[in-house]
Parts: sequence; C-alpha cells; structure tokens
Amino acid sequence: MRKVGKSSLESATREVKVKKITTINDVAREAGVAASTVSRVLADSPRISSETKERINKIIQELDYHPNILARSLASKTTNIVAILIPELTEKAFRHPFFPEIIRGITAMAHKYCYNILLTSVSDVKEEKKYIKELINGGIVSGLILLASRTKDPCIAELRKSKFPFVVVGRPQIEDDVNWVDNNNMSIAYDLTMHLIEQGHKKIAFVGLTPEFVVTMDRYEGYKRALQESGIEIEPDLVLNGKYIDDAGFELAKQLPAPRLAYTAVIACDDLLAFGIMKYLNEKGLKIPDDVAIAGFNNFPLCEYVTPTLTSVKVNEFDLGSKAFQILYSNIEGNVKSFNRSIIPAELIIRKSTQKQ
Amino acid sequence: MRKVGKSSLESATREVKVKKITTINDVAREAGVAASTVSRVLADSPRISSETKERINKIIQELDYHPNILARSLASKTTNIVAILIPELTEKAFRHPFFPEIIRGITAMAHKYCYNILLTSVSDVKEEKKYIKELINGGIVSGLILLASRTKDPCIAELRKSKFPFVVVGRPQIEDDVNWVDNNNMSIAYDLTMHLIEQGHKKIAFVGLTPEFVVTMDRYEGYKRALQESGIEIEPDLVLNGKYIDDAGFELAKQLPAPRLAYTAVIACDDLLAFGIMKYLNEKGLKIPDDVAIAGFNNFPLCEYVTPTLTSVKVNEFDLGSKAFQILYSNIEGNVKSFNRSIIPAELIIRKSTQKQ
DNA sequence: CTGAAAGCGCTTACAG
DNA sequence: CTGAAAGCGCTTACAG
Repeated sequence: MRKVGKSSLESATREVKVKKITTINDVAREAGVAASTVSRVLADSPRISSETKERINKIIQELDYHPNILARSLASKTTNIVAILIPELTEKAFRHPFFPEIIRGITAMAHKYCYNILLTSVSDVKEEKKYIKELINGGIVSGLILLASRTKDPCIAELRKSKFPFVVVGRPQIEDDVNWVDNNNMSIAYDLTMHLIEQGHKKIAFVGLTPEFVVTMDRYEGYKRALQESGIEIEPDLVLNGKYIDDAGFELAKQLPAPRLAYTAVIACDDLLAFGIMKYLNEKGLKIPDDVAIAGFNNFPLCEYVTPTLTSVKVNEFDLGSKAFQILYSNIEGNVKSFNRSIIPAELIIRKSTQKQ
Repeated sequence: MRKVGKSSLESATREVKVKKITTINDVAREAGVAASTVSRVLADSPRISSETKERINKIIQELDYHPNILARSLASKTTNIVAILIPELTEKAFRHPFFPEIIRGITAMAHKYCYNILLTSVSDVKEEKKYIKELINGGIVSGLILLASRTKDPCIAELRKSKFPFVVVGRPQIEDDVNWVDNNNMSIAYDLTMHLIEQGHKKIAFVGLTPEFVVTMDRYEGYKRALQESGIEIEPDLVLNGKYIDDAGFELAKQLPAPRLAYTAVIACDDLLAFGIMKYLNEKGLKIPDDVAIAGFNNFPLCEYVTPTLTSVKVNEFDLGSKAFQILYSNIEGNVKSFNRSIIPAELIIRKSTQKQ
C-alpha cells in the first residue's frame, strides 16, 4: 500500500469528483465588489466601511461561503496547524496512558488558540528525518512538536538547522537553542530516593535505565545524587538497563541479585516495570514493603488498585502537553525570537509500597 | 484567546519570516527544463524519459527539494489528510482508554496508506456543525471520521447533504447512506444477559442507558431480547439512565432498588460505572458475585485487577479505528460509489464477578 | 517526450 | 474606502 519512495505527505494525485463549491469570487460577483474586498471583510480589515462589511457578511451567510484554507495558507504563508510527530505510534509502548494525555494537553491548548493538530506517526528514525523535511517544506504546518527526546536525536539536529519552530517534550541533550518542556526529573528522583533512604533503605536498586532516553538518565542522576549525599555507595549490580516503557519488569527482576539480601528497595523508571517486579517479588514469597519496598514513575491509575498500592511519581502529562503547545505558539506568533523551556513539577505520591507498617 | 466569530481553521493572517525555500521552479531552472517536467518527474509520469527522470531526480536530491503540499493540493484538489472530529476532547470522558485506542487504530491504518490525520476537537454541537462546514470547504482534508454517533446527530445530517466522504464510529440512527463501523452491540449484550440468566439470575439491572447514544440503546435492546426470550419480564425500576462514560456508578447505584432483593445481577454500559457500583455493593456489605453479580463493557485493563475480577466485553477499539479508516479510504479513492458498514465482533470476557463459586 | 499557459482560491502590496 | 494585478507553488489540459 505504502508507495515506495513516497511518504505520506508527498503521495497524492488522484482524480476526484468534487461538487462545486462557493469561492470568494462568487461572493464578490454577488456583491458587486472585488475579491480583494471580500478578502478584507473576511479578515475584518479596518479599511473596509462597516456598511460594506455588513452587506458582504450577509451575502457570505446566504451563500454559505467558507474560505478555502489551502489557498489562504498558500497565499499568506501561514497556517494554523502544528504537527505532532509520534515515533512508533502503533507500538505497544504507545498504549501507555502517558502519550494520549500529552496529546490531549496539546490539543486542548491548541483549540484555545484556534489551532489544529496534524498527527503524523513514523515507524523509524530514518522515516522520521525524511518526514520532518517534508513537513518543514510542505507548507501545511507552522510548527512541530516532538514527542520524547532521545539522546543524540537526529531529528532535533535537523530541526535546529532548519530554523523551523518546534518544541520537544522531554529535555534534549543539547538544550540551548531548543524549546522544550519536561518534568524536574532529576530532583523528583532525588526526592523519591531520599524518601526510601529515610525509610531506612541503603541498598536500593534502579531499574529501567535506558541510555537512549534522556528522561531515564535524569532520573538516574537524581538517584545517584541522593545516594552520594547520604554516603551510600552506588552498586553497579543494582542498576539495571532495560526498555523503560515496557511490561518486561518480571523478566528484568530476575537479573537483579537476591532480593532482600542484595537490595531492600527498588525504583523502577515506569510503573509498568514496577508491576512486573512486584509480581516477581510476590512469587518469590517476599513481602512488600517489609522485605522489599518498591516505587515507580508516571502514576498509572492502576497504582491505586494493586496490593499494596504503589508509590509513584505523577508527571502531569496533560500540563506537559499544554505547555508544549504554548511555547510553540509563542514561537510561531511571537515577534521576539527566543528559546524557551518549561519545567512542569512532578509530584511524589507516596503509597503503601514504600511505607513500612 | 479564541477569536470571536472565527474558528480554528479560519483564523490566520499573520506576518511571518520564512527562510527561502526551494521550489519546483528552482529545480526546473537548475535542470534547464520546464516546471511541468519536474512536476511529472515527481509524479513519476510514464511520459518522461528515464534519462530525464534520473537527471532531475539527482538535482532534486542535491537541492534537497521537497514539494509544497499546500500548492499541490490546491492545484490537484486532493489531499492525503483526513480529519478526526472529536467532541469534548478536553472532557473527562475522553480520558477513557477507548478513544485513544480508536485514534491509534485510525492513525496506524492511515500511515499504511500514506495518509495523515488532522485532529480537530470541538466543544459543543454548534461548534461542531460549523467546523464540519469549514472542513468540507477548507480543502485541507479529503475525508472525515466522526467519533461516537448520537441519536439524531446534526453533524451526520450535515455531512450527508454535502456528499463529503465520511465515516462514523458507532452505528448511526439512519444507516442507509452513511459509512460506519461498530461492534455487534445488540448481540453481545444479548450474550452477556444470557450468560447471567444461565447463572440463575432473573432480576437483572441495566445501568447507564443514555438515550443520546445509540450504542447504549443497542446494548439495551440485546438485554431486552434476552429477557423476553427467557420469559422474564422487564422491570422498569431496574433500568437506569445515566451518562454511560462516567465515574458516577457509585451514585447511580443508590437509585436502584434494594440489591440482592430487587436485583441479583447488574449490567453496566461501561466498566467505569461497574467499578462504582462494585464499590457501592461492597460498602453495603454484599458479596460479589454471590449476592449480586456484575458485568461491564469495554474491558478496561483494570478489570483484571479489581476483586473479584470484572466480567466485561472487549470491543477491540483499535480494530474499530483501523476499519473506519479503511472504509473512508475506499470511499475517497475508490471509483465505485457505495456506502459501507463494518461490524467488529466484540468478545465476552467472563471473569469472577459473574461466576458463582 | 517536453513546454507554455492557464488555473486552483486565496492575500497583499500598489494605486487611486 | 475599494479595485486591478501579481503572486503563492504547484498540476494539467492542450499543443507540438
């Protein structure tokens, strides 16, 4: 189906039978004025007399005229559409409630500013780069939101070169001339680790470090700093790499040394991992939190329903999305050229999985 | 922020400083041919010699040329974008996992066919109708997907008049000249009710009937038919109206007559309602399923995690979305004019909440 | 096999 | 306050 060598925006060209649609010229003719006058009425230009406006607006109503946005955008070099670029939309990872919530946040804010969203999903980085170029040149969107920033993201590099307005959800590795939003991942991970240390834990595992994703690196930094400040040495055995948005927690847990002996607490980079690890601990006959405490990130609704309830970090995805749009918007419409970042504070939600009874 | 009297697609007109972008004319000049030739190379027209194609394609590469889709669409009267119209995206109801999954299904299939998705959210029916007209006339999209069909949907009426390609997720009230996808809601509700009857229940409550939404009416029909066929009379007291996608189950349950006496089983039109009702029954000190059995719809992930696990109906949202796009696609690109519907079979997932031990 | 010209439906200097 | 004209960047009959 996908035509070779063409990607979404580029393939087109097909016959089509459209029913005749009212244009600006129809309105102009009907009103006995020039199309330019109708155009100015549409834009509510102050240079048109209010009588003319009224008269023409009435005709617009009567003819049920709606301007062709394509033509308008082509002429004015402006659109009210921004694209969200979603890597691997079809993948399992994308079913994480995190992403829909971000998109909701973006869309809600976009709606406020009379913008629309173009959802573009890509399958791999190569396609992504190509796609970005098409979007930049295609004229359809006036800005871009990248979901999830990776270390050494080639797309960010591409976009920086192009001077096209864009914003990244997730701190990029090179921050300076990029717009981005993120949580205070480092400090919230620090807080979470401190919370565990306060509960008496010294051997704390960290699961789900994904070097590809800055967010997990940041969380790991916070973890390290808390341990160091508390005079606890970092045990490389207790730090486990792994895809952080994944249901592989059960399998990952097997790679850790003996629970309760080698470690008495676990931080997982995502709740889904944490659920898998809880299952593993349960099957080993260990008590949570008495034998091993555990905490996750992202505050799945499920956190409230598992036994014991799972301590987690609420990241406020909706706000991340809203803020991302706002930054993009001011970049597109604003006259001051600037790069902005915004930190959405995450919240530590302490539940039973980390509180000894 | 939202400018009065203008809605998203219509507001525009702003100054913008774009860096010079390569056009088809640049390529033509560089190659010493006419723009029309370059255009034909882009379309891989058989009328161009392969030497010319090769030569021009090389220049396109060198200049990193990407066609302006806006201009192309305007000239060719064709786009590869379809819109999803989402009512009340910002509302709580939309956080139901059902919707993101449908959108995932749509987007995944769209990606296969090289289409993109325009997400357009609206706040109320009035805005929706206006928006539809703008979309139809705006030239940006070549088709429309409506999420959730209501009884007497004014948008469907509008779209039918316009002859614009569209598909509705959810059976519309007037089916004939509308494309739609839906589950076999009536028969799956019938099956579910029969399952309860087989478990010995005769007094079965039905909660969450929302006359505005065809889907709940269909489920109610299935429920009624199963009772009738089993010679059980329908008790109006046991049929409770209410917003079906809502967390008001707890409150709704209070409106039912005495549990265990007046009814021994409940069907809720959505799992979220069912969870609330379970909570109510628990607080009343009633045992599920021994005193009262309960089942929901939509198969929330949570169904597996509540105690007892909740019997539900898996609706395969992803497939609903995929199929919706496919139908729309064949409507846009196909040459045979036809109206199509597709039924995605739902699955009854029987869990402990309806099985006596 | 290729080109010149018209046209898609708008906006926007430029004139008056 | 309004209009005629050019132009946005493509595609597509029409010619040859």
